[in-house]
Amino acid sequence: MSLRLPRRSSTGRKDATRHALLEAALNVFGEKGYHGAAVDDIVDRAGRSKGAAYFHFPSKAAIFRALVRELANQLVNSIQRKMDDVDSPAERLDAALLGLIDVFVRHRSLARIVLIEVAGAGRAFSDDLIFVRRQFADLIERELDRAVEIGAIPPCDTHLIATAWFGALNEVAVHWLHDPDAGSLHASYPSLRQLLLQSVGFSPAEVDRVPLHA
Amino acid sequence: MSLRLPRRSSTGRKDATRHALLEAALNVFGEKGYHGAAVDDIVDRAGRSKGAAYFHFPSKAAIFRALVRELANQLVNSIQRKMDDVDSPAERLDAALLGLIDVFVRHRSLARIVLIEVAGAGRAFSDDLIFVRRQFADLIERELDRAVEIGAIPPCDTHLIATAWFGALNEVAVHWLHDPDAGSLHASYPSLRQLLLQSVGFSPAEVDRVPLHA
DNA sequence: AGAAACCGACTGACCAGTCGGTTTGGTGAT
DNA sequence: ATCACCAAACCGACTGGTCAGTCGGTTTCT
Repeated sequence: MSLRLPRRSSTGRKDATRHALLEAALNVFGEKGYHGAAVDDIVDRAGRSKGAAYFHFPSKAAIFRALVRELANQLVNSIQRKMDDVDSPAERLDAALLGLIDVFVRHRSLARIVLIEVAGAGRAFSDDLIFVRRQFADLIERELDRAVEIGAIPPCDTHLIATAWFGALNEVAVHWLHDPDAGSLHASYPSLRQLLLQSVGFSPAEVDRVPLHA
Repeated sequence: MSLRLPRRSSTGRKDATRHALLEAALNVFGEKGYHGAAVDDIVDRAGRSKGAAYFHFPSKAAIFRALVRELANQLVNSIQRKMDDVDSPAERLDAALLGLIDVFVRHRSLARIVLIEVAGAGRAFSDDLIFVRRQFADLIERELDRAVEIGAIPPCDTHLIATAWFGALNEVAVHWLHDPDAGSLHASYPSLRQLLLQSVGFSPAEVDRVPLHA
């Protein structure tokens, strides 16, 4: 149902509890937001006790932080794997974009947390906010650099562009999160893809190629 | 110092207090975030009393909402005015972009509230979130539609693109808000401009034109 | 036995919102 | 010009509810 949060050893009671807590946190934070969620909510949903929560994590903030970091790593790895299945820069960027959209659609709570809650939880979390966003942006930046290197696109400020790309996807996703009926995320993909690829000067031939996965 | 929040009549004691409260709210919410700010903080900063605050607004949420709406309207009007000074679509979009960047740089609290806090304040505010973002996106969308109409750019999904554009700017601004020393917002503008204009297929001649205001 | 893991009632701090009381400014009667 | 009066505007101590974090005690594993 939800992304596999890492379960360190397969049998330990300790890890099972930690995992249950994080999974509950994912849902509760996703539904009620960081401030709207009480530690008791998470604990109840996990079928554990407050004592257990504070045995594993020093604070509510630490639960949130751990969750965000693990979600981000998990997500980035999964996207990276999808990118490595193909070779041309345009296809790899495609894979990243589609992969992100896929995961968001399937795991709405995750999307809410990664895209909205981290930003809104407060300044105390701004390092985490930047950490997450950079993870994604770096993924894109590396690909753009590669595309520049092999001459698929002209040289440009790939760092800024990667940031802007993520922002564009983020904004579209935020609107979709607010009103899922307004239009599926997947439906926006072709326009978004065209917009982004064109923005860095991919050749029209590459841009026009119909994506395989749609 | 701060944007002029509307002061309805020039002399009324009532309006002066309302204005003082909103101005204080702008700073306090901008610094501590919605949840981190106590009504007492706002009241203290405004040099007023809690009674006055609850005489003017029914709740803390209402203060926030009123502030967000007024900031958004103020901002959109100011941008619109700047756009109307020029004529060609590319220039008008330029003016919008630069205007937004200008205001954000000058009024960091405003930027934090409009770009981050509204999103993070919780689901209760998601209507306000969408309201604000749509205001900006509509501004851009109208211009894009105009550009399509006169044949400056090919037909495209202007609604989606406007959303994506705002997201791109938003993301760059969020990083800048987190670490202002990392690079000024104005410095990012040329790359961003090029990226966005190119993304919708403006002719290279239009894209390459060096902006007047830089 | 001893330690690691877990339980859940309790506490203390915080804070949105209330309310009885006070000040201020306007209006009109004298 | 003075005063009486009223309502709008304002004050700030207080209340009630919420919730993060604690801690003495229990269970489970080795």
